[in-house]
Amino acid sequence: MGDTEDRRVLRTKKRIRDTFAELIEEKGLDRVTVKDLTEQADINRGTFYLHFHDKYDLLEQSEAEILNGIKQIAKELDDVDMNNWKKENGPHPAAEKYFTYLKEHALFVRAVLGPKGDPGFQRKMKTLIADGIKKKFAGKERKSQPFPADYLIAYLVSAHLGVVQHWIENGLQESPEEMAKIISSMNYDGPLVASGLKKDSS
Amino acid sequence: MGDTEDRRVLRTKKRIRDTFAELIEEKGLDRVTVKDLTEQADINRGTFYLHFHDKYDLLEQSEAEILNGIKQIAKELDDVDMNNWKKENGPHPAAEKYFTYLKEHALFVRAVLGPKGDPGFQRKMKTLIADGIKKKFAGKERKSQPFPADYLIAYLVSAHLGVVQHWIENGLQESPEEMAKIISSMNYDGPLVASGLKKDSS
DNA sequence: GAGGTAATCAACACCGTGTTGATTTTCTAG
DNA sequence: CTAGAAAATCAACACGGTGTTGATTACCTC
Repeated sequence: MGDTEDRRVLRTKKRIRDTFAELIEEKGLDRVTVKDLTEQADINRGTFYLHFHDKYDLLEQSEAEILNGIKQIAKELDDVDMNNWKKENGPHPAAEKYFTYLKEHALFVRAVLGPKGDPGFQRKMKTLIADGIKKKFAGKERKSQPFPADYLIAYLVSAHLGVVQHWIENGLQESPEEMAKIISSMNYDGPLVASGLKKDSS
Repeated sequence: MGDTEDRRVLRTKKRIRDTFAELIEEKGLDRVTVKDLTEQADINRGTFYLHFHDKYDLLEQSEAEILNGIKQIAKELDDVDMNNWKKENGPHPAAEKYFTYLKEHALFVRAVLGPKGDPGFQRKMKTLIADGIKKKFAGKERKSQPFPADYLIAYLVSAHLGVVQHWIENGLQESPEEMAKIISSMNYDGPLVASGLKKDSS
């Protein structure tokens, strides 16, 4: 009596989603047709419409699944952060989990985050990342305000996502822990210092 | 004897391009049809095909025009940089010109850089920005190498583009000079210090 | 004002879409 | 293992956007 327990729908949905990611990377999201998709997946075209209203419905559902996964991890991170974690122990508590999750879903993430993907997904990811960053800064005060706070957020969020994109597009070298360190060090010390290009506060 | 001197083609091409930007923002790039476009622009559909092969051809041409404009400015920047400019005079030599140029073409740039735009254009912009940054770092040596240099580039480039996106999407408050200062200070001192959230090297 | 070229208009075959009804295959529950 | 249910297949449909064509009209350059 589970939501979708039938093996058949599980199989076909998975086939559709996997093929979808492949095709997005191959010919670009907007050049992917339902006909393409179902032929490649070796599925009757009518079957597609049994599960999705159209291509964009499929996209939405696939994206939502990933984003919910990330939200879940972010929630765990919050809980741990507030209680028993006080900086400079390891790199981050659930941050490693976050990168591991991305790694697991690299096929789809890579496709929609790539140059032929969906810019709307980038936007959604940024919103998620921004939420996390804002929580970190909640309470902290700015000594001086040379520019609107939005720009700090935009800067950090974009930099974060850009580094993740680079990581995914280059075959996921670097372990999840390394990734967490790379990003947080650049954020904290500044990119030039963290990368060894500039001495600390020169 | 100029390339396309006829007023008629200039007018129609402009109409097409302007309407294109509007429609991208309104319904998203991939939901824009040639039929939509020509109806909205009050142009015969056949006329469209007199100038462009298809929607993607129009997109390519429009993007290339913008990118070439930026390349032009980047070239000027190089020339000035190498000769009579030695840091901490003003914010940047041709940087202001760069932001002014973006402002002039804000309609199209905003559309293709937005959540319903073309992720391929983002990629192209990043490549351009990366070139500029790499030139700045040419010759400089890294004291330590905690991670591959690609990540520094990815970080800076993405942060840069993200801030530009935020600027454009929020109605171009902040003058071009301010923008140049905001970005370079975050890059140089690190985002936290530059925004007043962290003391210099604490 | 004459010649040339761009824009319009109507019509065309083509292809992907989304939906339908009938049929076959496959799974789950008992 | 079987019976009933549900999913997948298949064929067919009208619809809408595509890209192209040939003929006609409007407009610009020289």
